[in-house]
Amino acid sequence: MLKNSADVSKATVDRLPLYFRTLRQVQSEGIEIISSEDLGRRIGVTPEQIRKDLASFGEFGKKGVGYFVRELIRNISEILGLHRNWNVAIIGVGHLGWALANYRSFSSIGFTVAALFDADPAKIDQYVNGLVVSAIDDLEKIVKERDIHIGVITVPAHEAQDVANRLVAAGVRGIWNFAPVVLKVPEDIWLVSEDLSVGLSSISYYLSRNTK
Amino acid sequence: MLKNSADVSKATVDRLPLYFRTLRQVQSEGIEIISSEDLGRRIGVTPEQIRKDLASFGEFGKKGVGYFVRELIRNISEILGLHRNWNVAIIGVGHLGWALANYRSFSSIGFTVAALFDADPAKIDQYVNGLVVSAIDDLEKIVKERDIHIGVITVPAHEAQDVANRLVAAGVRGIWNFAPVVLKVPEDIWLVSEDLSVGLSSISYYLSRNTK
DNA sequence: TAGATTGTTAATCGATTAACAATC
DNA sequence: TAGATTGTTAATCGATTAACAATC
Repeated sequence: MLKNSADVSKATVDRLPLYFRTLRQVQSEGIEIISSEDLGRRIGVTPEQIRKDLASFGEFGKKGVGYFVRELIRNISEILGLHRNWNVAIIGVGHLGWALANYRSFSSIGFTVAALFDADPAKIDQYVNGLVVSAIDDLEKIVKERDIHIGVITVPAHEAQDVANRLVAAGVRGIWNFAPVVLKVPEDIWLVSEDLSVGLSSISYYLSRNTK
Repeated sequence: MLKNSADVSKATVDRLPLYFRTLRQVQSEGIEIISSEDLGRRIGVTPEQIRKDLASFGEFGKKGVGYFVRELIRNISEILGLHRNWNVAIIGVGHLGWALANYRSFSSIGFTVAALFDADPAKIDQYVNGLVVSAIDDLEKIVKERDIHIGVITVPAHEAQDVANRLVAAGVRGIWNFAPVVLKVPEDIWLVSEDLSVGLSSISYYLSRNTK
């Protein structure tokens, strides 16, 4: 039985996918039980951090023993909602959208790319990774038909807010935004923005100072 | 004169690229002066946060007036080290590496993609966005020849650590990692890992709970 | 049993928010 | 000058780390 998640910190939730991925690696090495100490060493996180994060959701370990890898994977998978299927649509089949449409790791954690959209007539009706590109004019219709839960925005910055509005109106509940712009969405829509310029700029910042 | 950066928090540094980008947008709208209040509204950050972040580096505003947009852009650009050129190499010209090689925003903030590497003979000597793909065997030689500062890792997970080791040995000082694996690098190398599964998994987490 | 390791409570650390004096 | 808005200090909030009792 999982605890309620009401008071779980965002930082904790963001570490779970890392635990999940690492545990699958551990499992593939044939390891069946692992301590927070060993898992922490692999990830570069303190064992206390791991124990505290996991304890937010329940008691998954065995005192004096450690965590059963298979069991912990199943539990984290359930916490993250990765045990079920999510249908995602990618809007904007440019370089990045195209790369994401071909991204293998999606399916391995339960995401199905179920629709692709673009405004460019040259791209519409083309196939990408076995899936046809639809006209963005059909967005509302297709999002409903294919029961899309999550929209991935990879259009240019100036089009992103409009696309977000349409996705919300069509019934999408989560948005993963790659356009370099701050989107405004209703309270009940979950928005995650990936800002690639942050990573690169922060490297530049630290290199400029020549010290970690 | 900029303050020393020794005690500036990572959270602050990570917000600077967002301020920078938004200020350029503001500038393109013809606005010359902006208050922390107005800037904060655009970004979705409190005005106090902005003032405190900027104050870590100096006094850039004018009391009772606000911030001169052009001046603030120049200052943030200098803080982030974006006033100079950085040469980056992309290792792994798969879907994602290819998309990044075509990413326009890089050059707009002072990054030059100066080398591409792949292990696949079919890709070597091909041109991507006007740049030839080199054999990964030549990595050390080319990194030195072209004065590469930053390596972008877009190879499969199981090859990433090896690539990181070679980049470090070749003299790269920063690494931007997209492979889903925790890399170990020396203390003096600045490493930023983009973990795409985190964003998507966290959406899944919150949608599963149906509440923000 | 003794050693190991979890889960949890308390202490510390760091980041955000609030308040306000300084000053344009 | 009066109103506006910064920069900074103090208060609050949240997250991490340390310590340790519980227990396998």
